[in-house]
Amino acid sequence: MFDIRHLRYFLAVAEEGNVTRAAEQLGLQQPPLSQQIKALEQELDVQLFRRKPRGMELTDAGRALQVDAKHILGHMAKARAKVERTARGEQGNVVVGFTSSAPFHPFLPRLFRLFGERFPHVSLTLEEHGTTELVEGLRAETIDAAFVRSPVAESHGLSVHAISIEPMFVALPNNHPLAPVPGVDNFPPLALEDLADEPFILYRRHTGPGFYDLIIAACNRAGFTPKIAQEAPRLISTLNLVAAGLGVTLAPESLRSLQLEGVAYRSLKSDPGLTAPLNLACRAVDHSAAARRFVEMARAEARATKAAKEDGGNNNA
Amino acid sequence: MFDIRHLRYFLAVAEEGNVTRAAEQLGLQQPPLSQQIKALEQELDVQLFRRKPRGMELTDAGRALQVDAKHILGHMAKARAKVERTARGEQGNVVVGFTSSAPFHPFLPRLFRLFGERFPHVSLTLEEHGTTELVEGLRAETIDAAFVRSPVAESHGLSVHAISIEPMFVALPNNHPLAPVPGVDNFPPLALEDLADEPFILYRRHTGPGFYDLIIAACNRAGFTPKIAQEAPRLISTLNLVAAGLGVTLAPESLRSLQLEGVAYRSLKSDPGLTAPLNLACRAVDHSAAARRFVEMARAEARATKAAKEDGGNNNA
DNA sequence: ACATGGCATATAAATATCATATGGATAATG
DNA sequence: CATTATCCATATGATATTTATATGCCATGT
Repeated sequence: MFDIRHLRYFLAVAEEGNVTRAAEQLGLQQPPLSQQIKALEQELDVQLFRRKPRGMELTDAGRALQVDAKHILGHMAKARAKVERTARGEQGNVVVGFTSSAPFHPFLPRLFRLFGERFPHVSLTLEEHGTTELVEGLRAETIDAAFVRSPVAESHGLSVHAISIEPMFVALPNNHPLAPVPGVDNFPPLALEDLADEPFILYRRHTGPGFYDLIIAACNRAGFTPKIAQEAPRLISTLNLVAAGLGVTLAPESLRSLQLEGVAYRSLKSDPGLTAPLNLACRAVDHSAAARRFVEMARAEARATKAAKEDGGNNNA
Repeated sequence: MFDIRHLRYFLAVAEEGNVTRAAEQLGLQQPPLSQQIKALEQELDVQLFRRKPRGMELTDAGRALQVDAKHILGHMAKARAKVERTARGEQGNVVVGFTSSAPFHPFLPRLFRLFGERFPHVSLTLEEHGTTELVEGLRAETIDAAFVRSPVAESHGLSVHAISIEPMFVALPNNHPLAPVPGVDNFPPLALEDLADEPFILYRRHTGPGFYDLIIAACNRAGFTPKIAQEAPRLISTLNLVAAGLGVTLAPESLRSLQLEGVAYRSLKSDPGLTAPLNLACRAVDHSAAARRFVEMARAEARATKAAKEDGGNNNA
């Protein structure tokens, strides 16, 4: 097999039409270049040049090779660049998983947009799954990073980064006695114990245990055990069931932006234990450079967002 | 610069996921293969594999390279094949020139068709020029082979192959006294001296001196000097001028197939000196393999045609 | 005729590649 | 828990390939 050097040498001679000048340009002497050209011709068993007293002239076969040789060299240069970009995390693919509630948080679309601008050669693959599947996916390396709402255990080679902590709000059917009257503002925050006798609709525990347990625990702290009317497979489904009048639920702040027919929202008296975290989980080691870039950017953006918010709340810090 | 060998080695390891087995498959020992992989990684300044106790696993950068490496190797194989085909004359381009009268000879379309079937990767470029330009073109290597009607001098590095020798016929205006009456067959061949007083229309001498001189010479042999009424720039134009009643002309047999309004044809008493040769001229040396193939096929086909004709005329030879 | 430009050949040195032998690390097994 | 097996990395000497120097040969142009 002939190699790249042969092609480089060949191209130089083809373009100069002169071994001596080509050798000069390649930084070697004329005899070895003549030899290498001859070796290439023997390897291909084809005459590539006609030797003329004034220099070398391509044969038809040589001209045919010239075209391909250029392409191949170009292709190699491109391959090299691609490899290097990939290694720097500037090219590749990152599989981002998230639970059903995560994409309503404005952080995600913003991050995706920013990442796409900063790393245009990295494609993002988005996958929605339950928390359990997400963690499995991280382990199995089918997912590179996952937005989850529960505090996934850091053990087992996963690391978890806090992105945001949101307060929860209450979602009630429109016609519920505790629902705010439309048009009237400034309803005071509800206390959790006001909901002691209400049927609760919760996100199915086995899909995402974090939320479920969080709410149960908060209710217990508030002095009651909630009555579970129904479990829903996705966080949004709980709101649909609320709309149907089957009960009430608690949901993180960011879900408030979607205005569902028949659902009324009320804030909740703050309970430091009852918050909806948004976390980004990834493998502690073994991630691709592109995935690393993604997580880095997510953390930086989360810090920036948090700083901006604190600054906004406390302007003369 | 890394070369093809590196890529071959890399691909083998990438596909086996195991240096030892890859080495075996490549027909070398494990240590040098390990070394070459390492060398490639250093050259690219990128880690291509993760070393695991069970073997080697591609990194993202490695995966990126794997794709390109396959393409590049495939491209090299294709380039090699193309060069070899070109050298064998099975790929390329042949520039075929011809004078204006040549394409009416059935030999040309037949040859073009046969050649296209036999050498599908060779493209033919057809160019019509005067004989002078054709010869210049052959010299300047802008034309590879040329069909001419005159016996081009073999000297000056050109070789000429006889393709066909056609008798000439007389073209007369429809209303000429010598013109055959339509509907009546079997007009005897005219003798050249019958045309002694007719105005002649001839193919312009400087465009293609062969024909011109041939006719003048034949007339001289027949005992008269023809009266040149007009010269035409192309052989077909002479027939058009005949149609316009400006005179008579002589043309090779194959032109008889085009039936022009106002032109009548009569055969001519055979004169061994007054024939229209169809010749194929090419450079004696220095032709591409594809051009060589073309000329070879033309000569073979000419021989076959001649044999068939002789056989047809003299069936019990 | 002679000088010039340019490729080919010969030989020796430098470099790259390979095989053999061996070390070290991790996972599977008794 | 020690042992074995597997597999990659390193060291070193051998071999092959590539390069440089010196020189020859041929055609061209003056």
